[in-house]
Amino acid sequence: MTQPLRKKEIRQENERLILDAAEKVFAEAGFGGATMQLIADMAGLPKANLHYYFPTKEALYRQVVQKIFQIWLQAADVFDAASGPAQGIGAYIDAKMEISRRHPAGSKVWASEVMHRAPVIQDYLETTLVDWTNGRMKLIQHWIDTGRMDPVDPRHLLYMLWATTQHYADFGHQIETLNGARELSDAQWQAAKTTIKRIILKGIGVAEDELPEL
Amino acid sequence: MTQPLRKKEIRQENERLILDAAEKVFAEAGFGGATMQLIADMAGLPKANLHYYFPTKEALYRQVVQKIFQIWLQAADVFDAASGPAQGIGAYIDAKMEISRRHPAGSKVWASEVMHRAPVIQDYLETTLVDWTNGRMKLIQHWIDTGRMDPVDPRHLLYMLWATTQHYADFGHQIETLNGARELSDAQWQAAKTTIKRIILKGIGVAEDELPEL
DNA sequence: TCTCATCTTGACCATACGGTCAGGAATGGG
DNA sequence: CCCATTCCTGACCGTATGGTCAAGATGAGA
Repeated sequence: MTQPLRKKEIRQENERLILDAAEKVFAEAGFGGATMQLIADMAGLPKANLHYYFPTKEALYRQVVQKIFQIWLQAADVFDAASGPAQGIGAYIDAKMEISRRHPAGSKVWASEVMHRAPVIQDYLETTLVDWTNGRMKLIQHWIDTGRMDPVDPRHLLYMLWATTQHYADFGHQIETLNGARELSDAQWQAAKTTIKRIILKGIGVAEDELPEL
Repeated sequence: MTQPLRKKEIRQENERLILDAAEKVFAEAGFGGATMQLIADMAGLPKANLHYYFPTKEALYRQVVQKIFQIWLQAADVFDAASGPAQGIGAYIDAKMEISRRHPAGSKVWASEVMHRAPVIQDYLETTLVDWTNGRMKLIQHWIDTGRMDPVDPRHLLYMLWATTQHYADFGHQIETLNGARELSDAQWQAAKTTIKRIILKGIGVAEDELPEL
């Protein structure tokens, strides 16, 4: 089928296969419901091979969660690069919606991990996430202090952004069921983004003339 | 310890004990991670006794999910009884936030069930939830048509309400971590509700003088 | 008190799962 | 070509889990 691979490429390729399969299986079955056999089948490798690359189920799971956390943090960049609340929050919503669309399994694994009291990434929550959140809260507070948006509680605004965007990944199955068992179309994703941005940006009182085109 | 119970009361009491324990364990460990032994221990009953009242783990899980679904639907009443978007959506947010606060475990079990493609309650999604959603969408559309709020997509507004309110239950652990490992106080819950209502009600353009006191 | 239905539970079973290992195959550097 | 390193995998093991069962305890009704 494919041409032979070099040793280093083999490792890279197999780890990718396994991580991708694991992400899907952990998302669909949860950590407890997932089995190494299922992940192996989905990756197209024998089970023993998984244990060659990842010593334990938990180690594999840990890697999956960390990978998602990185993607998740990366969406913050657009937030900081912005010149004001309209651009910053608008772009952040777009970025997080895109992640929900492209990495729904990852988002579910993250949600599941947090719901189960974060047994694996609690330290990340306490350090990286706390720092990230504090930084963003300060930025929002600055926008408020300079009169560019209403004085809303920055913390709860952030939670609202997370909740609303991640909902489209974590509850994707419910959304598809309510959509007649069909995936959202491009237009429907666009409508979702537009509606969310319109409501939140107007809701926090950004000036009309600052609104980006929706 | 307690006075002897009548036979019928015994059944009622034990089923309640088991369901309460199961809700917590399923929420914290997921369906696959939960064990009948753990539920039995938390309920203070021998494992075999669980199988006397609930034939299988899945049957027990099903009852837990159905119980939550009922509570969840019940919050819709305040929606319908309202005279307009400000009252209706405001009261709905309050009701759903109260559920997130009082039944966080239930909310997590629901979220987990949906994330795993609703193996147990798919029929409810397709019937009851579809009907409920369509009804509420019509009501919102009516408010739009009569000029009482902005023309936003009712479907995505509903998703936004679900996402934002349930986030405080499903991601409660993350929120507590970001709150210095402490539960939200009464005042903080109040701030959350107020912030959410203020942003969404303003965001959908309800008239200032229609806003309920926050 | 006697009898029946309900409730209780320790002991047990079959299965499935995470993980191990030994031995073989493939690759690469010299 | 040699051999050291990496990769591969079928067979196997111990344990934990969902579920069963038979025998006994407890309450209800007559």
